[in-house]
Amino acid sequence: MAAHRKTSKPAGGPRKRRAARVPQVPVASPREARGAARREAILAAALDEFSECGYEAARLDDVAKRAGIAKGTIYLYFRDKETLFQELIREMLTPLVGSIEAMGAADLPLASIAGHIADLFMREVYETRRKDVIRLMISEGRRFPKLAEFYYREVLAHIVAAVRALLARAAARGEIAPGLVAFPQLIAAPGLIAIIWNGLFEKFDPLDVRAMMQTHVELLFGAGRKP
Amino acid sequence: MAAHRKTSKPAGGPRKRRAARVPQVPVASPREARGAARREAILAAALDEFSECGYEAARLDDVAKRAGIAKGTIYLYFRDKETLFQELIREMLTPLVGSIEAMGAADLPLASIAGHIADLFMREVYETRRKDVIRLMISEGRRFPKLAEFYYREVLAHIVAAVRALLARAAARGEIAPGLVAFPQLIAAPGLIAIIWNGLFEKFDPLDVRAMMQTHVELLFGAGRKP
Amino acid sequence: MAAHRKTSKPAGGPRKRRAARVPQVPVASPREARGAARREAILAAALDEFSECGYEAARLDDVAKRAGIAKGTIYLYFRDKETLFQELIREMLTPLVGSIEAMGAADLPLASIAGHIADLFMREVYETRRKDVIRLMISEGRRFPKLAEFYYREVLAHIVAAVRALLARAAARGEIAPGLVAFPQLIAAPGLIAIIWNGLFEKFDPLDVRAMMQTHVELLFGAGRKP
Amino acid sequence: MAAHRKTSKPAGGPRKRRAARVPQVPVASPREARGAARREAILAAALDEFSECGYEAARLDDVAKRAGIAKGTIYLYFRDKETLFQELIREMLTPLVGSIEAMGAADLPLASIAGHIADLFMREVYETRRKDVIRLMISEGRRFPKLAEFYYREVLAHIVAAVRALLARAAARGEIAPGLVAFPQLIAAPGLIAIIWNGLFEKFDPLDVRAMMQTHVELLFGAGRKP
DNA sequence: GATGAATGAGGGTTCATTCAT
DNA sequence: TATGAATGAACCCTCATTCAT
Repeated sequence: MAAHRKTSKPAGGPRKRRAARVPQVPVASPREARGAARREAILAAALDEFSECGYEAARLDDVAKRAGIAKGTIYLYFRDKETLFQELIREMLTPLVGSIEAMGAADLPLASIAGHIADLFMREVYETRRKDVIRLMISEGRRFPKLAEFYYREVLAHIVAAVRALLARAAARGEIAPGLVAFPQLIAAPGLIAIIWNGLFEKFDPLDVRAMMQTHVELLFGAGRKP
Repeated sequence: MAAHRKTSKPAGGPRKRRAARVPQVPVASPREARGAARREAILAAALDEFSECGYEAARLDDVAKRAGIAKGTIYLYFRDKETLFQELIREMLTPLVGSIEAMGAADLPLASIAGHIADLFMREVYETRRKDVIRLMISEGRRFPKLAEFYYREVLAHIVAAVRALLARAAARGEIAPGLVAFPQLIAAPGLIAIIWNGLFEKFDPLDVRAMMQTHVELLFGAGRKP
Repeated sequence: MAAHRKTSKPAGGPRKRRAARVPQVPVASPREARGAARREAILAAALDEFSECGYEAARLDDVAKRAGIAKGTIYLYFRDKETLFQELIREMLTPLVGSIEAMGAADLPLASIAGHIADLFMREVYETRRKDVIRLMISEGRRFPKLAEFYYREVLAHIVAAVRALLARAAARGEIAPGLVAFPQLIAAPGLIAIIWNGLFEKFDPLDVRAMMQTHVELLFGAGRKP
Repeated sequence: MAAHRKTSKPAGGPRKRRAARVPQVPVASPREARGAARREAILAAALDEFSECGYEAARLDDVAKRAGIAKGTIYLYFRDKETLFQELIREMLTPLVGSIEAMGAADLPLASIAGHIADLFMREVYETRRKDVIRLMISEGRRFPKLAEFYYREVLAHIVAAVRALLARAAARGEIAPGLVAFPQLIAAPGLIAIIWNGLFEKFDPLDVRAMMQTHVELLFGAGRKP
């Protein structure tokens, strides 16, 4: 999202003053802001390029071209190609965890939030560049064990735990089959399949993801079946 | 001239006496058999290498080393790297279709064959190199549109049609939610997720695939619910 | 954006003061000059290598070594080996046309300019690297039909036309045999034979090219005969 | 010529008898005849291939295909690619010398044999595969100094001597300019130019070789000029 | 002798990375 | 800080040559 403004101009603000050494996060000096914008532009360009070509086939030359900078500039912001790739994935997946965990904490009937989860997936992932990041993770993850481990520990483990807590409570209430608690992956599977299917076969046989997610939710609660 | 018969058959003569150990079906000359074995060795080595490194990062030099042959030999059997890759995928996925279609034709209660389908997936895919081929298809398919199209038309379309027919009959009998008929992908999703998950995270958090498939099947029929 | 002007001109301002040492004609930036010099170095090295080995046997690695650069640098200036070869020939033969055409336009007794033509050949071709380029054209032309066509249309056709015009006027004046007009190749033949002969046999039996050209010219006018 | 029957069958003759060890040249054993035929077939195929592609780009695989034999068979008759090339040129150019020397010995008015010489060139060279051999010699000779030396000593030197003798006598008789004696190359130049020109530019601007040779001969004697 | 599968050195080309400007 | 020319290791593919059959 925010990571995707291609040439985000430094937003008018405090330009003249040398920004008396604000140390941490907010409101950086113009210099730092410029650098941050560059960095974002490179990440955005890298996402485009990696998504289109895959990690190995992606050329840093083209990343630079997409970002409107020179090839050497990339190395001012990232140690090397691999670092660029890994930081790209890390930064785009990390913020997702928060919303999931929040949802996991809610102690409501599952039926009342299942739709929200599906909706969250659609809005925050499927209709977003994050979809491409997940695709990259799936495609290239095996060759970056460090990245896979990071992704598991920092992202997936949290999501799994949150979903599992949710499922456990729902099972306790008799809302779902208790077996499901052991496999939160079954909750997420259709979302991933949607990303993969449309990534490969959308041209021949596009998948209506929203409808499929809807069916999936209904399935989880036995809706539509004969009592 | 005479020196140019490409597949010189052994000229009718003494066939039976030699045939003490006819190996397989189509009566191959020792030369042809050798060639076929080489081809298989290369394909096996290629699958190892491609699985480990991905298409782009795979080095034909290493494929040759794995197959115990010289680099140039690969080119006696495959035009180039891409052809090797594509034929590898084609040949390993094509034979799968038959068993699926057979299963789709059966007019039995879904409950009685769902377990078979899960079992078929485990035995014919997950516990097989085909799992790796599917992983490759998922990872690299986007960059081989021809291959993706082949895979869709020759493999997936058949499977989807078979499963959909099965589901339609089951829905007509009230065995499953009718909405499911529109999305056979939901049937297959857990299998793919299993391949992906264990491919990436088995070391940290291995997934018990068989158990998950069992849970998935139960879920489809609402088993354990409706208390 | 701004980082991408490919040929950023120095923005009109103070031009004269800096121009204390304008090097050549078109006001090259030092960077451009460096690039042009590299290009020339590569072309020179390529001519050496191609002349010595022929097109196929020439190794770009050796071209680079001769030019004192890395192999990859060649590809910054030429798309590939073939392009390097063709541009080499094109650029060395094109400027030749002008002087020939000028000569063709002169309306003087042939006897008075024949010597000039022979002299032009010696100074502008035979005692020059152009001799090697012509040798390359002769040796490799058949396998580069595009190049042969270029050479014919852009170089030879002009030369042939110019010489033919010259011969036609001379024949009209009765200075030469009229049959010669149809075959300007007869004028040029000894020059080419000189290049070929000394290219192959100079070590065993060197040919005195200047003397031969002299004899050739005399022959054309029947000097020394008619006793 | 003789070297060019593609699959010269052993000509009916003495097949049954084991050819009681005829030692030298004529009527070899069927085995030897077969071998000789193979050899010729290879040479013919090699001439085709080398002419079309040049020495380096020629592939022995294609030579074998043209000759209708297996690749390995070539190595039964020739040590390696270079030997094949050199023997090809040697064997096709050697027999030419005889006729030239015979002509050089004749003590006739040059005018009466000049036409013969031109004719000999047309029939024995230009309308023959020998034209291609000469073209190969011109194109590739520089990279085979041994071959160039052989060609010079065994072929050219003889021809040059013969022609020079002819010219010397003609000059003594006042038939030609005496300067010509020093440069027999001037006699041969148009023939070579014809080979080169039509090899490169026949498609755009074909040269009427016979007519040019005729003009050349006339030129040598001042025919057609005003006295 | 004849075959053609197998070899492996070699060369063209690409591209991540560096560094002088 | 930014540039992009330069580098050179790496990799795909070819093809002369060998050798078991």
